[in-house]
Amino acid sequence: MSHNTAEINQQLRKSGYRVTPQRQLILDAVCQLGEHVTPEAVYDHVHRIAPTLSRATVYRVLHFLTEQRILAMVHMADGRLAYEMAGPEPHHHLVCRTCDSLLELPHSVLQSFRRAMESQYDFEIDVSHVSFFGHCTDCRDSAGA
Amino acid sequence: MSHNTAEINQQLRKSGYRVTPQRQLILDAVCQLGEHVTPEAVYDHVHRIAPTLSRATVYRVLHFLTEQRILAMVHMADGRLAYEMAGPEPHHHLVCRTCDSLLELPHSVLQSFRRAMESQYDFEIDVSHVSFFGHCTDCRDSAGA
DNA sequence: CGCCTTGTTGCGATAATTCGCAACAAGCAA
DNA sequence: TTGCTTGTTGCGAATTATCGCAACAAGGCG
Repeated sequence: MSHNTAEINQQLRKSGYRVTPQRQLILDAVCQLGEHVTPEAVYDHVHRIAPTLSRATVYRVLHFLTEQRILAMVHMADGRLAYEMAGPEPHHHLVCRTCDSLLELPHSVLQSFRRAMESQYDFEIDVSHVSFFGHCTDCRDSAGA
Repeated sequence: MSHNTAEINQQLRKSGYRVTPQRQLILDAVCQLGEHVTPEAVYDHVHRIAPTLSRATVYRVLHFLTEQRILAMVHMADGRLAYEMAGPEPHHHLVCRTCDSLLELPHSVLQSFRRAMESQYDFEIDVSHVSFFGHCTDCRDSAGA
């Protein structure tokens, strides 16, 4: 797996949380399954390895790892949530409401906007992941609107 | 209620959709209940008036009215969806992940960003509503992070 | 006004997500 | 290593959200 397990475990313990096999399993699963991984996909994956691991735990751990900034939450077009590893260099999505496609956006395009929010509103935008909804080239053309 | 019923009905019929009492009831409910109204709140409200109106219809109509740009979808801090009237002048939210508070953002601050996305990616961001997640002044201070 | 066409709704079944609480186990300390 | 302390998990129930299909009704037409 491509994430630094030891470092993450360290970080969790230092914050007073525990490193459990469930958490490691779920983290590995997200890491392996790639981008915008759904809770159900994670469950299918880990359940094969640890049959007693429950759905509730999957949801709880995904939520937990997101709070710890280890995972990032992704809003899909249908309103459901997915997750992915929160890398040091975040990326963002342009989500097409018509064809559900995801267009990746480099982090740089958000930096100035983020700084503006920080100075004007003293609000720190969590840039681990941001989604914008709208319509892509193809769907704008064919929509005829 | 503060929305122009006649105009909205007109718009729907012109697009080939029907104006049903359920849709009017649900629209009125969102309008009355204010900002970031949850589907459950809408259901509770309309179900008292029309006991046979089902949950499925509430969800379907909220989704439908959002597609028609009559309502706007709002992402809450916990990942759930809420709705509100989509006014002619949209506003956006800074959502605090710690205290769940919503800070309103005037539309103007997004305009330049939107234009940039349009020219660089040919992607039209739906600006009826955008949410940014992060941490507000108070929670950043007290977090001690 | 009453008849069609077909978009919508209701209902019950399913799927997706969260909750409550007792049993469990990670990690610290002796 | 053994024993606590208390964060976590599992399970089953409760909620929340979606689906499939037959019955229904909005609105155009004669």
